[in-house]
Amino acid sequence: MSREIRRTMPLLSMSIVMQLTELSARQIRYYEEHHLIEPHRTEGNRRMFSLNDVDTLLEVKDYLEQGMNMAKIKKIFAKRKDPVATTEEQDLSDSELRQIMREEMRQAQRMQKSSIRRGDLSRFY
Amino acid sequence: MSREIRRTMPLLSMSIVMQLTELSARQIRYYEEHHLIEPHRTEGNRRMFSLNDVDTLLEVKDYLEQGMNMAKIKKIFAKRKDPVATTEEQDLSDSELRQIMREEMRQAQRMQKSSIRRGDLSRFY
DNA sequence: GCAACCATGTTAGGAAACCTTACATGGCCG
DNA sequence: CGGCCATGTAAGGTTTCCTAACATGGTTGC
Repeated sequence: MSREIRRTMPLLSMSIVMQLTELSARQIRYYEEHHLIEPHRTEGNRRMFSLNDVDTLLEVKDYLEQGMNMAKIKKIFAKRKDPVATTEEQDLSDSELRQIMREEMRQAQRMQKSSIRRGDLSRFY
Repeated sequence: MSREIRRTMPLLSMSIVMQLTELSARQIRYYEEHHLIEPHRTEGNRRMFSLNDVDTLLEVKDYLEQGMNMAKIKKIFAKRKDPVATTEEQDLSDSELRQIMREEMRQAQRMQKSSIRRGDLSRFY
């Protein structure tokens, strides 16, 4: 039991995640459809997100803003999960890999400053 | 901007707080009525709680389980907020103060282990 | 240049979660 | 015993979220 709230705990409702990520509900559901996140469900079938889900969504948002498409983003996550098992279709080109590494550097930099995207939280105080 | 989610950020819905604290909605609203917490409201008038609110609720729950009544609990919080400004009615007896100090020791002990009450979170994994 | 697809917007209809208000109730204390 | 305190419960209404379906602007491939 860690001192902080577990990052995998499904605590957050749709509306809060929309605010935290500045994504639309449509976008969030679409990314779920593509299995980039898999939020829990309440008994009444409502999505409940964890802090990890929020992180993932912010990362997806970044990749898309950089011009990647869903297929590529999926490959990235697949590769991260299991760097060895690569089928031909899953494989990434050299330039793709370079792009990903560049993005992961930025991601890491961001994580040093905050678990949530910089500058986006003033509306909560 | 701290590394962790701000403890004052209103992130949590009623149902989640009910699970985290094992209090009923009625109880939570009653404690709010007595100004022990003051959750934010969405545009649609729904309560949104912070992690601090959850901590406070757990503390209130403890005090009540120890047999204190709301009046005494209110005094405790008032005193903590401003230890100097005490009117006669606000004042606490010696035995009350001893009871509070005992409870605050327990509280501190608990905080060392977890920000949420020990043993209550297995249902989230 | 057009067809097709991708990511997202929008709308509709329904269900779940939450709101306030009001009344009920069991336990405790003077 | 009477009354109050903390909580339960019910009713009726509103907000938030759900899925499903169709619409659309921007790219991409031919």
